[in-house]
Amino acid sequence: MENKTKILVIEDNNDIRESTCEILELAGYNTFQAKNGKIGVEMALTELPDVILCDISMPELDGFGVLNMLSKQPSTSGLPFIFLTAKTERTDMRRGMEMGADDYLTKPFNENELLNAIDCRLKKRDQQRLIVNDALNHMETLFKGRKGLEELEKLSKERKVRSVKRKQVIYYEGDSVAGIYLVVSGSVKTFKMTEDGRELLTGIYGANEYCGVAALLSGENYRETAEANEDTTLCMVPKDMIEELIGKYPDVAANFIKLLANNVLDKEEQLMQLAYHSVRKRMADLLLSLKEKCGSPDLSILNISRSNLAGMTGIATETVSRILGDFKDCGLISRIGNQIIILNSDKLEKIKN
Amino acid sequence: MENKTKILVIEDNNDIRESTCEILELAGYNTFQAKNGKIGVEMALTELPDVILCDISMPELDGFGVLNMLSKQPSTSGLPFIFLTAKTERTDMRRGMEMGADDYLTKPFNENELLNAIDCRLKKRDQQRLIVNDALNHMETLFKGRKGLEELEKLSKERKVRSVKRKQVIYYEGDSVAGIYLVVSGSVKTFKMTEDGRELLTGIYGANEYCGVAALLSGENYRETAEANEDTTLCMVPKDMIEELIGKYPDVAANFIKLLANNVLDKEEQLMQLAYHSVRKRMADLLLSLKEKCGSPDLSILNISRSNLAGMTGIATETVSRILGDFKDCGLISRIGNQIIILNSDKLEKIKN
DNA sequence: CGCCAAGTTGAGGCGCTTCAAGGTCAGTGG
DNA sequence: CCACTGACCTTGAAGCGCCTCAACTTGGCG
Repeated sequence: MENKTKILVIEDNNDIRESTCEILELAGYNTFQAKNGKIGVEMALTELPDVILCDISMPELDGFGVLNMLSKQPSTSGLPFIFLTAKTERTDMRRGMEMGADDYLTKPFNENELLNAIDCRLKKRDQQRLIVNDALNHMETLFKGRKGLEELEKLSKERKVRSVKRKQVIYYEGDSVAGIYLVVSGSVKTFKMTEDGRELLTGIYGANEYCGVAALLSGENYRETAEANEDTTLCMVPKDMIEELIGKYPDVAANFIKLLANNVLDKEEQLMQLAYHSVRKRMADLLLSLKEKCGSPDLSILNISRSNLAGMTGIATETVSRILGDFKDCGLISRIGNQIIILNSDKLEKIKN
Repeated sequence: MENKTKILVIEDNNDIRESTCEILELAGYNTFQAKNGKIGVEMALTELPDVILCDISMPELDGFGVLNMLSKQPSTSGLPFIFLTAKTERTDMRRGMEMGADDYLTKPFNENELLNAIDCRLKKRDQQRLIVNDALNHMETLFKGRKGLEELEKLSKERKVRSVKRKQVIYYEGDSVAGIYLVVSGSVKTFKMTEDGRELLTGIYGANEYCGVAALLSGENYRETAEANEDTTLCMVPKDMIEELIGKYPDVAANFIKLLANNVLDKEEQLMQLAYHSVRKRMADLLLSLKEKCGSPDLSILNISRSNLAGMTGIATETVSRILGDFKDCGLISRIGNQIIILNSDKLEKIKN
């Protein structure tokens, strides 16, 4: 009975709300009713339903407001959210979806439409949970075999999962550090900015990588900005937990030490390249290391913007273009659209300075 | 009786050896005799005397050979070493001193000369021991209050102290890591080399700083070369000990973590500067951070070579010269010999890019 | 003094950035 | 459907910051 799927219906019209709930109860769901936005938000926070259905035009707090408030709370930000509305206008629909709603039902809807939409959302959520679990499993590499560690389970339960859209900022330079972010899907870039607005990428983090580690462990505030490279889901591991784990388990600490030490060595290598290698050589090395990192061994296709390439190497974007053009002429790479395919790694490696 | 000062006399001439020892015994020292170089080395290693007197011209192994072999052993490398010889030629004297001998007595010597020389060496050694102890005390910052930790005492007893001359290499890029080096006095620079021989300084370590930390903790081989900037004494902390301490004490691990994390952030800052700041600005920032690091707050005199400045910023030495000239013309710094005096920190900070 | 290493100064030129203009592609609206 | 817009990439031309090479000066040291 407790683990029946819970659905919260927020709707000011009594008839619609009650009839909707009736359908859902008959279908085997456990329903909660809220007759305005304010109550809806409260119930969402206390009940943590599995799906939320919400009208747009309501007194007190409208649907957009509800979505906005729930997005801000970590515990509710990941919940499947479906708008219900009479307005068929596309602008509203757009606005709703852009704010992070998952679906949109226009009243009047029939029973099937409703149940299908809910079923679809639940499936998606389960799928995402699988991915998150997968990511959490990967965390055990860092926390070395502490499977089922209570802290991790707590994390998993608390669902400190956050989705961010492309270009959205995760944290700004100067912000205080709340924890490290595990990238569940998508990718994140971190960069520093000069006064005149040019940016140097300090890292790109793909699935199952952590960002913000050095800042957290240094005890300082962030000295870089993190931004989603594409639509991305993140899982936040709070600072307290990391510190507790490090204090408790020396081997966890040892993992972090190794991670950081290697990081230092890498940065030093980069420093030397920046100082003394020509732009051509830096570009070649970057392509190779990107291939190493995220490409399949034989066919290596890189999908990365020119400005990111520029930011990683400290080169002007125009120069990146020119050099890639050069490389293409030499038969080292080829391009499909904006993707780069590395054809001849050996020659790339041997590019003179 | 056991803690009488021990003196080893290595000398092939029986008369001289015995008479010398007699004088020393009368003066209250405990003496050991070796009638050739080979025996001398063995006795030095087993007895670990407080001072060694050694003839130069001997059968089997001459005095230079003895000094050379003892210098290679960590346990004996720091022992006060006095040459005894009939040869008054200066070339021999030079050669002996260059190899690291501490003094030189020409036969025949009288009682006073001998006792004074020994007394002087013992005093110097005690002085150095004080400095080393001071340095070891500083290590407790890293090992957070573990005063008198048995490992540290072991270290102190084993006297893994090594003196290196200016320009001498401490370890090469690619060497496997034996431990970290605590700089007791003098200074050490670490750098990476490009194929064409240009070097980028990755660090300068003064008294009471550690070098080689990141390499040790990463578990890899050195990726940089360390060289003495001037005549320097080092204390080596073996890898095993560090690992043991990290494994045993979480707070020690936490110290290393913080050290490394800050290191990463610093390198990232440097990367941004290299990528986007003009040479003038990089130079200005470097001067300021050097002042911060090792200068007194008000009067700040920096004593550093042009080529080191060049290596730290990735600039050509000629350009360093020109820029310092510029700064001088602008009244930002002044120069006495090769020393640099910072006159106007505020203006230096505000140098445009 | 005479040597060598380190620092300075000058002239020339290359490698890269910058500015500017045009091209391409996906998304959007009429 | 096509034109429009904006983000991104490409290409060209111009300029200059910094490196390189080479000659000279300075300073430390036997």
